[in-house]
Amino acid sequence: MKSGLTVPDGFPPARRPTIREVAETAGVSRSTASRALTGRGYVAPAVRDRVRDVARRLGYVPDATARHLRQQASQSIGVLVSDLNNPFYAGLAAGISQQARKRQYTMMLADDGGSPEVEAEAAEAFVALRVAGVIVTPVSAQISTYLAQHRIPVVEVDRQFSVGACDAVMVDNGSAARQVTSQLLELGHRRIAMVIDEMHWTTGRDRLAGYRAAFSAAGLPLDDSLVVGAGWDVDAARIEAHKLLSRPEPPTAVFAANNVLAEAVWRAATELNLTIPDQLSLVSFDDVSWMSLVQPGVTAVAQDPVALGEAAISQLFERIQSPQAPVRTVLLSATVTSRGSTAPPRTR
Amino acid sequence: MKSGLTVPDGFPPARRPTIREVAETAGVSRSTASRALTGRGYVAPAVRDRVRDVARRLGYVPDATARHLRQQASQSIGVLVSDLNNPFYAGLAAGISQQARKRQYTMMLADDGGSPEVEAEAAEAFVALRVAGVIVTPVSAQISTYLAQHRIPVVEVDRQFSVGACDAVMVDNGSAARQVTSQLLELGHRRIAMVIDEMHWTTGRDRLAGYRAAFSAAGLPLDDSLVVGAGWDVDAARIEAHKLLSRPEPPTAVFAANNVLAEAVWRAATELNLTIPDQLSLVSFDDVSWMSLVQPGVTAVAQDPVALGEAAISQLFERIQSPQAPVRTVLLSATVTSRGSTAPPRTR
DNA sequence: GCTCTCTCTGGGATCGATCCCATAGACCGC
DNA sequence: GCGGTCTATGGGATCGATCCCAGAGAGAGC
Repeated sequence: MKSGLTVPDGFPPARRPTIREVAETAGVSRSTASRALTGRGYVAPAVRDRVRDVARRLGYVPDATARHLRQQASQSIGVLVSDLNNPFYAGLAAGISQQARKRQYTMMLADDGGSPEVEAEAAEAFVALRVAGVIVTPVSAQISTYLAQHRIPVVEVDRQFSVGACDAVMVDNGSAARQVTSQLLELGHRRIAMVIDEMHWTTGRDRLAGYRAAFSAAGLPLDDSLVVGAGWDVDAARIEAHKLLSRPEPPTAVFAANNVLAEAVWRAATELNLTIPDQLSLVSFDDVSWMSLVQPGVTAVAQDPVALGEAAISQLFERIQSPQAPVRTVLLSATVTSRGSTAPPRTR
Repeated sequence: MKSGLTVPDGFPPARRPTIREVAETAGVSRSTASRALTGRGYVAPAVRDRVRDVARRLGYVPDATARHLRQQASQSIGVLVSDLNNPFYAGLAAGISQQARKRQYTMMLADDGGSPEVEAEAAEAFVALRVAGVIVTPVSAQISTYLAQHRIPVVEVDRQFSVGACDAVMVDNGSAARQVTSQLLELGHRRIAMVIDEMHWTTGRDRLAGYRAAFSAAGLPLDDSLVVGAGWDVDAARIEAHKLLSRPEPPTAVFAANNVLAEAVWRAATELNLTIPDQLSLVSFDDVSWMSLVQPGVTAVAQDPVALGEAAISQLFERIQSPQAPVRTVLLSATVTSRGSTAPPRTR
């Protein structure tokens, strides 16, 4: 570890050295060699040093596979996200990866592209590999059930399918959505559109509920035609947004339910030569780097994906340690970062 | 696989079923069960179906660990990148992940944050796990040597440290850099700064060489003070860029050697209220999504990270199949995407 | 001197799947 | 009827590391 990468003195050996070879070279039994290397059980200090020295000289690296098989306990976790090209999921993976490394765990990462079939395949692979636990941004309820049935701890992140059945870590979608919507209402907007990918998962459902709650708290009516389902694809969403903004009675503000949709709305507004915020106010759920690069900056609900990933993995390790503890849902709060994309409405 | 996730009928069993239990339940020996499930060797069709049926009913998932140990051949690859939060590396990982899945391989992913120590740790973990191969964006020459010594196939992506010693997949940094620099020269720019992270790795070295080559091809002198090493951190780079653009004799154009540096320059220009492209032209190596979102768009060398990842993994599998084949360096070409950030220089 | 404890080591079983090899039975040809 | 081929199955060894357990030797206490 600390000594960096040590390699055998001579030429690379034809076969990888095993603990048996280390033991024979050091003149001890495999058992003693194992004790010397792992530090578990009695070994005379001199013997221990000799064995470790031989191991280093031979470039011995213990076979994690064999160890895992014997100990029936793996040192790796499975992580399944929807789209690595989306900075949100990439940040999640980054946070998880870093914490996993600190705990000496390795991370098996898969990207299901939002497909339940791929999700199922990945779940089966995780079971086959006997991972210690799984962190997933689920696209179906099946995966957590399946993994639970195989006694593999699961944490659902970002959205929750198995409420009450497994741990989850999410941001407080409802109150954050309500908060940004209220800000738009306070600025005087009444025709506020919500562009959303789906409305049945906790993310979509809660964000939508927050948006609705803001209206009813203000005692204002809500025009349901302003809630636009735009799917997951940027281009398709851009076309939907284009249609929305070209309506005879267009919205004066748009609340995009995630960063991809915000990008789509931004592009549509550019195509239509709408100036933001004069002709259109825009807010986004999920703050990603381009939002502070464009002019004006985009007001956004900042969820910290790295922190989310870190929370998920610490929840996972708690679950691994105490499998019987009550199921827990962790809610992280999200803060609104106000930038130039929001202003009082003007008649076009 | 195709049937989705099947779970045992009754309650989840106390222990995970092994092939021995499948065999006993089906009334055959482990050998026969193994043959029935893997499809290798003789099995009577009726027996095969019965065994498979039992396996499905019990929710049997073979232990990849045990199989790997016995077969001495793993079905997973290691991937090591520098920074998952950087869309370039995230795209790389996405491309690799997808292709790995298609070939029924799993991906162990680690993020070394640019640190050689973490890189070394990850390499050791990959050796311990006996992965079938490794794809790495190296930060030192050690890792490929080390893995090679342990007879693990390696492909270096994006940059190359072990020239001639292991396979590599890169974009043609030199000619792409030369091409964009020439475009700036043709527009009339003479004071073109290059903002770069480092100059010793193939990426930095070749991009710098391309920039230099464009000047000498045009027979124009180059002011070395315009080559600015700005490191890896966005904020530090932003400060460097700020200094550069505030010089008494500032550049009329900046060539940023990667997307992070382009972001830094963009932010610095915004801070200084420089209008792009009127007061400053900007080009970037590596095209990421924000560059087409800002106004004006940023002219950039588009390298396709997903394609790069795919090329890397197909090279890796070729290497796994024929370990003795001559070492190969694959160069992908990169294309310049011209946007509004480049224009002829004007005196400020 | 004898028992008891403590340190230290090695033998052998074990984890789960695979695979080589032996063998049994069926069937064929001569 | 006998050797030979082909189908089909089970037994046992194997991969590499760990760990339980037996036991040797040393030292202490009486």
